[in-house]
Amino acid sequence: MGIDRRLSRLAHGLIHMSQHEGVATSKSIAKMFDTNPVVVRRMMAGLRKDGIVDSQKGHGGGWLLIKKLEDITLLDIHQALGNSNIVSINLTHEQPECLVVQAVNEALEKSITEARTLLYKRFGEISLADIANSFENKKQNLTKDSAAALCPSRHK
Amino acid sequence: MGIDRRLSRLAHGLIHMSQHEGVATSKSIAKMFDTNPVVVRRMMAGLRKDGIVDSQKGHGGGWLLIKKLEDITLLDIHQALGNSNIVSINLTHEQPECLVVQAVNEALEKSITEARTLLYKRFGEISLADIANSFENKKQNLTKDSAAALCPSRHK
DNA sequence: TTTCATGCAACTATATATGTTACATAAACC
DNA sequence: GGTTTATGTAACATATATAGTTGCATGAAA
Repeated sequence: MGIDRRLSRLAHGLIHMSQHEGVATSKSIAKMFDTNPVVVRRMMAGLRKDGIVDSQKGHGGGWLLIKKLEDITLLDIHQALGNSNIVSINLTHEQPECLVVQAVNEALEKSITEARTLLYKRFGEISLADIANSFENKKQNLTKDSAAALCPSRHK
Repeated sequence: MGIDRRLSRLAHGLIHMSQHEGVATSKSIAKMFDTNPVVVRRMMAGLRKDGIVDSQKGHGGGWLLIKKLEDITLLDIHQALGNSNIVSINLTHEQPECLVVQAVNEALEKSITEARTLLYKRFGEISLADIANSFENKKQNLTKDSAAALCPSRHK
C-alpha cells in the first residue's frame, strides 16, 4: 500500500490556516506539503464534506477554516478522509465454515478491535488546539536564531 | 496496499498441522488457503527462520511444526513475517524543521505507538494452543451433521 | 533414473495513496 | 465582455506491498 500521510499533512495545514487571515489557496497549501494543488483539493474535499473547511471559487478564492481548532480532533480529520483500514491486518475467508479459521479470526478480530478502539479514543481526545498549544510551548523555548522554524520558505 | 492475510492464514495452517501426523506439503497447505504452493513457501520461510517450522526436501518431504502450539503466540508469527507497518498511518517529513509539523507528528506518533503496543501485547498473550482450545469448545457444541466443519474438502 | 518435494527468480495482478496533466466551471478584476 | 485566478474533476502515471503464477534448479527417496 502507499503510505498515508493525509492526516499528518492536514493537521499541519489546518493549524497554519488558523494562524493566517483570509483564505489559503490550494497552491499555497501545496507548497507546505511539497506537492501538487490537486492533491490538496482531494484531501480538502473530505474536510469540506464534514463542515471543517469551505471553499470559494474564482479570483480571491481558496480554502477557509470554518471550525475552531478546539472543535477539530484528529479523529474528525481521520473520519472526514473516509474509512480506511487503519490496522493493516486482514482475515482469511477462504474456509469460512472451518472452525479453526473461525477461532483464529475471532482472536485476531478481538485484539485488532481493541487496538483500533484505543487509537480512535486517543485521536478523539486530541484537538488541533492541543497540538497548536504544544507548538507554542516549543516556540517559546527557542533561541532567536531558530525562531524561523515555521515552514520558513513557505510563509513569505 | 494489498491486504495482509498471512497471520490469519498461518495460524490456521499451523493448528491443522499440529493435528496431523507427519509432514504437510506446500501443496496440501495451499489447498487450505485456496492458493498456490509458492505463496505457502514464501510465508513458511519466515517461520522456519525463527525456528517455528522446518522443511524437508525431496520425496516424502514437506513442512514440520517444530514448536508446540503452547509456545507459538500470534506475536511470534507476526514477527517471523518481518516488520510491516501494522498501523497504516504515516507522518509527513516534508518540513521537518517546522515546529507545527513536529508537534503534529509527536501527537500522532504517541497515539499510534500506544495502539501498536496494545496490539502486540494482546498478540503476545494469545498462543495457538489458546485458539485451538476455543476451537475444541466450539466443536463440542456442534450437532453431528455439522461436525464436518473443519476445512471439509481439504482433509480427505 | 524417475518422481516428488522445496528453493528461488521473475514475472503479473490488485489495491491504495500519491503525483501530474488537461480541461471545465465559476467569480473577481480590468 | 474578456482576462485572470481559483476550484472541480477526470484521466493517467508512479510507488509500494501482498498475492498469484510460471519456470527451472536442487535435493532426496523410490
